[in-house]
Amino acid sequence: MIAKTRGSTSEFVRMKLLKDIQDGCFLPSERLTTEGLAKRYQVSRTPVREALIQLSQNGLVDATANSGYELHRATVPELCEIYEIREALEGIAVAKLIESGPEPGVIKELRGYCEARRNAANMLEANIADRKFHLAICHHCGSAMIPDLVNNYLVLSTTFNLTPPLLVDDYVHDRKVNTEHDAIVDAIEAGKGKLAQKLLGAHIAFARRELEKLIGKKTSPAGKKVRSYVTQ
Amino acid sequence: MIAKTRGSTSEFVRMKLLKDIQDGCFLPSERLTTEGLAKRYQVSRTPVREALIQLSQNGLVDATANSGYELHRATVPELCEIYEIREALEGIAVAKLIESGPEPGVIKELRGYCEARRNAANMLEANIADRKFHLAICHHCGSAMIPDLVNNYLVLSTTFNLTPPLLVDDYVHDRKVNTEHDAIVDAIEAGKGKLAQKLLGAHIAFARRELEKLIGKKTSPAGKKVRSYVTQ
DNA sequence: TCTTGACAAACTGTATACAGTTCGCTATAA
DNA sequence: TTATAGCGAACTGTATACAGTTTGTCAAGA
Repeated sequence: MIAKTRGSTSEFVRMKLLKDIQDGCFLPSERLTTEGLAKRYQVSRTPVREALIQLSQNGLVDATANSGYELHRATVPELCEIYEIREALEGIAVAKLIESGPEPGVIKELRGYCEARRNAANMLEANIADRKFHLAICHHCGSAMIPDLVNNYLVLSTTFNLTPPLLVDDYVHDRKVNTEHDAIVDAIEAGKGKLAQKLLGAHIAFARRELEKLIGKKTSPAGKKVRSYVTQ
Repeated sequence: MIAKTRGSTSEFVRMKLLKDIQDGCFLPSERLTTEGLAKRYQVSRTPVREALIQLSQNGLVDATANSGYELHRATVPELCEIYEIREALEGIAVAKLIESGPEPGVIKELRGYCEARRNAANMLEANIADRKFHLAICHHCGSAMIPDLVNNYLVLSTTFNLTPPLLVDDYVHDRKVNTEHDAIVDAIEAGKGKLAQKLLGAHIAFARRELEKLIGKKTSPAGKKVRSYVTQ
């Protein structure tokens, strides 16, 4: 293997794969063969397999016995569930953050992400700032488990390709998001736990309801797998 | 390998390992070598490694690079976090369960677990019934993700050995648990979503507060790892 | 007595070989 | 033209060999 300086090969492959997935090198539902990835990263199949097993444990890769692995494509019902769970987890996080009396640096960091999102040149940049905002709240709340969980959900979400109908009203949605982020930071700074929790909850719930509208249903019926909602 | 009829060897090892861990075949913090487990299950090291990687992804096994694996021992702060997250997730679950209009069979199943817990001959049996009760609510709520998450937290919790001080007031605690379970099922049957959510939340929060009392602190300080609270 | 360094055993991590399965293709028959 | 059986390529899953790392032990020196 080439240029492996840090950590194990298995770890190296997992990181590379994660990065490549987020960079859009693979299409959702694309087949990921151990041999192909081994060649791609110049390693043997063993660490590739281990990386795939880890990612499939996180739901990012779908594994079929004796058949292979493919990049997961998040479905609308799945995304709704993710929003539902995030609403609860990030609610806990923001409450804990305020309870612990956040350092000024944290507020500053959050304001920075708000600013970055406002100044984003495109949706990609906006999304990055958005993710950093939500993750920062989790990272500073004092919980060891919540950041990992939420981060995983955010990565999972990226495997759902935004469809044109959603992008249409992005601009309106966009400004709303920025305002809401600002209000959340204000509440955190003021130490208003309940308010922050309510605002953050509503903020995430809004995104979920937009999605639910899209498929014309009130609750996510989980279990039913839908391969694709959009024609490529 | 011997008597492998269903699934892959890797899956077989994972299941066996999980069962053996729950059956107390290994002590928390006990070293789990790939070679030892390979001999134990009559397989090669490869599937053992894969199983260990999966379990370490779930937090049930601690992995150290180039050093090895050991059975995780849940700490009090960790357990507090788990209760906190379970409170939120199971809250969602019970709300969804009621919203979906649960079938009579579900109520019957839950009552069965209440009864089983009441009639349990010892704490082990009581705990099994308890777990089944909480998991059933998750399994029937229509979510695909929540049951897996909660189940994982329940397994993780078992790696914390109950200490004598906790067991002392088991009897009192025990009857309280039974009563609370009954009340939760009543609320579900009556379709009172908010009430059920409140009762279930309080039920889990009580256990968390008991733990917090034990270490004389209000919030879980996450991050700090404590190896053992009890002398063996 | 305590520290330090070298050695050796034990084990992890990776590569590779091989066995077993899946799946698509093609040829044959209805 | 369509259905089906059989074949073969491609890939997964497992075992094993080997390289690399860690860790404990023991002896030498301060």
